[in-house]
Amino acid sequence: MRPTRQRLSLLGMLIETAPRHVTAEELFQEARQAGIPVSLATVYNTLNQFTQAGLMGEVVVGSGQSYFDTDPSSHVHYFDKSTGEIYDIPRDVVTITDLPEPPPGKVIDRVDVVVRIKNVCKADAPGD
Amino acid sequence: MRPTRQRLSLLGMLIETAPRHVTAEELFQEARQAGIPVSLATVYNTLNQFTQAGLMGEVVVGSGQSYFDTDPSSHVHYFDKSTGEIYDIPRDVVTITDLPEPPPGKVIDRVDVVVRIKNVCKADAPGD
DNA sequence: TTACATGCAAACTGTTTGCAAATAT
DNA sequence: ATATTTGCAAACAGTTTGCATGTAA
Repeated sequence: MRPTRQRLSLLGMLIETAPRHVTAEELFQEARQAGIPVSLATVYNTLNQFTQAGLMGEVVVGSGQSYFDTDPSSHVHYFDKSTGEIYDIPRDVVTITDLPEPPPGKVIDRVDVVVRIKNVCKADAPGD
Repeated sequence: MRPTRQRLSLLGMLIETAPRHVTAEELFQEARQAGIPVSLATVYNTLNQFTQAGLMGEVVVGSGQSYFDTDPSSHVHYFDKSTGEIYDIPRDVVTITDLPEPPPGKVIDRVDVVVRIKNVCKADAPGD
């Protein structure tokens, strides 16, 4: 992986703003505003490469867009669908115990935990 | 919500095969094969309506496609990315404790837990 | 100089939507 | 009769890809 202009710039932006959760589109917009010439495709490529290299994590909150996390370590997230925002939940506040054995031939890769939050007092329809 | 031919048929198929996790595309194919005249759009609409009505759950495992669960109650899933399969993990095997308070004005909607599994012995690259 | 990275636009996937025809009450 | 539902195709969002151009080693 070569230290190209774009990759270095994006990495710099991410480090400066860490810890955070960012979408490709968001990072793309910020880069453009910062005068960094980069294409959306390259932002996608770069984020994927960083993630694959273990520099970032991926937070899955729904079908739709992907969120990338500057903190690749295992931790739990709040996700507010109404705002699209993701927050970290301090480590070791949440405890998960007694995970069962995975099926034969399989190992646990990682455990994703997302705490979905919503505004209080909404008429709480099941699908809300 | 009217008990139309399509909705009744799809509900029947889901009940017969429950418990299971199904994508819209899968259910659509099965319905066609079973001779039920239904369109993909209607399958999507119907699954969304059932979910919204609390009859089904939605399992989020990645940006991409949505899985619908005939069991709407809160439980934990295994997800095997290599096969795209989702399994239930028996209730009360996994225990989550000490969830923190949500931000002011927010309440916890639900907690999604996905245990990602993969094949053993793969050269374990971080992004694997 | 040579392999890799970038940018653009087009392809692609899964999902939703607009509207006319069909259907349930 | 009338409001809802269906089906189709087109729209749509987010993401990936093919290929010519540019760039790092």
